[in-house]
Amino acid sequence: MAERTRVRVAVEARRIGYVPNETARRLRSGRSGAVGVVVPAEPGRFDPFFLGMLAEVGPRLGKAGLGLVMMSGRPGREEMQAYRHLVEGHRVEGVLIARTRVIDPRVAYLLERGVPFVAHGRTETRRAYAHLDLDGEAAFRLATERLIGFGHRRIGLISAAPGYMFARHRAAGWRRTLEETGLPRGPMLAGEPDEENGELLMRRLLADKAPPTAVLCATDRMAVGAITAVAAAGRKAGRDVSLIGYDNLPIASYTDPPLTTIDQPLAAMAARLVEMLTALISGANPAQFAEVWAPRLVARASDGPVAAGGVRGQGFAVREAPETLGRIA
Amino acid sequence: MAERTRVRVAVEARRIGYVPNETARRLRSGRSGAVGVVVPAEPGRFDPFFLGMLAEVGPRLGKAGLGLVMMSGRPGREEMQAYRHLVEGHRVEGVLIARTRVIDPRVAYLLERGVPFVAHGRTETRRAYAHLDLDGEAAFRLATERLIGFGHRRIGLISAAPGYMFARHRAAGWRRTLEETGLPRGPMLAGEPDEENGELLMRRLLADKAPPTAVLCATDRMAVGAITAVAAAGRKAGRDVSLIGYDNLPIASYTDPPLTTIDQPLAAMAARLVEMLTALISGANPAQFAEVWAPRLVARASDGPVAAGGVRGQGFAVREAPETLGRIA
DNA sequence: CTCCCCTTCCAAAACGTTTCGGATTTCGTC
DNA sequence: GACGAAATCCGAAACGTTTTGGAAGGGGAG
Repeated sequence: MAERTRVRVAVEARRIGYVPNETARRLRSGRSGAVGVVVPAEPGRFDPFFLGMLAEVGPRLGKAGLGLVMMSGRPGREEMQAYRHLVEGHRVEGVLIARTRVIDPRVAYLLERGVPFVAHGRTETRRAYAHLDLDGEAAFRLATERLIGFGHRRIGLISAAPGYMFARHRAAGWRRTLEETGLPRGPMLAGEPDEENGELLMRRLLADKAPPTAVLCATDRMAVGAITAVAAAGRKAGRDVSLIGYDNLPIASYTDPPLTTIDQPLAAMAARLVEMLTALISGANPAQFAEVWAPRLVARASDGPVAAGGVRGQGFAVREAPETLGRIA
Repeated sequence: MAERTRVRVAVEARRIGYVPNETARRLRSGRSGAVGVVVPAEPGRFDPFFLGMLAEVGPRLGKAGLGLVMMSGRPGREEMQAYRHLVEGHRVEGVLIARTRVIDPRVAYLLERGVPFVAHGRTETRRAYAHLDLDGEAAFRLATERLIGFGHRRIGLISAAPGYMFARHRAAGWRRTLEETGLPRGPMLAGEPDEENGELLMRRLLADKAPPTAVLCATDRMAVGAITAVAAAGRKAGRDVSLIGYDNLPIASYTDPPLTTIDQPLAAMAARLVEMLTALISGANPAQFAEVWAPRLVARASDGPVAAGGVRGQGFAVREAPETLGRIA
């Protein structure tokens, strides 16, 4: 087109205040200009990690000219309905999923429909799917090694529900490091990853005859609850019991003591997820996007050397939780 | 239409897997089927309260058949551009705003364009606009009276930036209650409402020759920081210094000590905001939606009677912060 | 049996873009 | 000055709904 005409049109457009109608251009071009996400919970029970991710992803999508359509639904039928609503109604061009599960029906569905999607976290499937994850196993290896280095010999785990892939990876890091070091596997309990369960499960671990001197928590939220439980028992986290979390939520700097944890570089991950998703929407092959990032441990004050007069070197019975562990391992 | 035909069509539609194209129906009906929100911050600096609100609102909009388009932009030019993008591109049928400011250009703009919108929080304008707010003044009256009842006579305030309407209301509740009780106005400092500033400002209050025995914090995030500052000073919140927050974030139950705070009934507020917004989109008059809800104080353990051997009854100089106070009052 | 009214159904227009093909203009060359 | 090719422009079709007006069909009353 001639530059002169282009300018002439642009000027006139601006004069009469013309703004293209997004809906019409979407109809014609066949693109909805939006990306969907289904929050896997009913309203009220929201997860700060998930939300933080959304808060990072949303604006970045905006810059790429894509909206973010948010729905919610409890895992299961409700959740799948939401996805069907989004993709079969052509409401979205791509989908973002997080908190992946070992067997994830969302991945199966999206793969089958051929919808571009990107997962934060991994899942078990033979087919290629775009994903980005922090290496949870390496992370909890790091954490376990650190605790062993502090002299801990009885290291427990507060894990998330075993259906979550992240719970499995993190538990594996803990378990394998103990095995390879020849240390007995400490006690392990699991539950939905929130503060309440963190407190509850820590309470149960502390009630044991020979409680662990250190405990890994699958998420910072659980660690926050665990700190509360330790305080309620009249002890002090970091001094009497070592605690390490995972996520590095903003709150982790403000617990008492500040929480040693695994950093999730939310901003960088969100940026990369958006990059992947836009590429997929433009037709890229999902198989080329499979990233597992190396973890970084943020040392604060919730862990440290075994307390003097502690259980170091003393014999003790290992408390197992085989019913849960079986499903995880 | 004949029932028989209706069924026949429905059956065939289902057989061939027909799903209406949302975009086409939007073009024809002239409605975008979405509501917009602009997060007033760059990515990375997100506010758990704002996000919690979004998490509650999003799914509820979904149930009303409306999507939620999220953008971001720092308050000022960037933010206004985002709003213009949303409304002038017909991307949204309504807008949600939160964290209202005393003079709020968003309200002015939306009012002028005649876009349906609902505000969480109030602002200063002559024109009617739909809003829903918790009564921050009443809330901090409640909190201040409670502290006075505990015997505190020197009550400080850690406030948010005075441009925020909520900061103004909360400060007014504190100030007026003290005035009406005949107590001197305690020290006050203000900053962006996050943990970091809570800690910083509390540190400054504690460094005073005669520090306050109780401090109101404009938000729970600030209170979390304040608790940390108190602990860092070798004292204990609830025993040596009383602290009260505002928001009742999930974390408030898990601080040490658990935080006494003002509850924001997020779920109920979100539900009502969505009701209002859908009504406005259907043509309702904004003037009829002006709600200020009565606050509820949640008593936990971060406040209590003045410590024995404390400052009760002793004379002291009042530490003012007139440069900030002036702008708030 | 015919006429009329009411129900039911169908076809066409419209929403505001993008895309595509043909028409027109421009320019260079002979 | 005329021709051809290329550049530029313009008009029409299409995206998949909703809406609307009129056609077709059915039933009741005269």
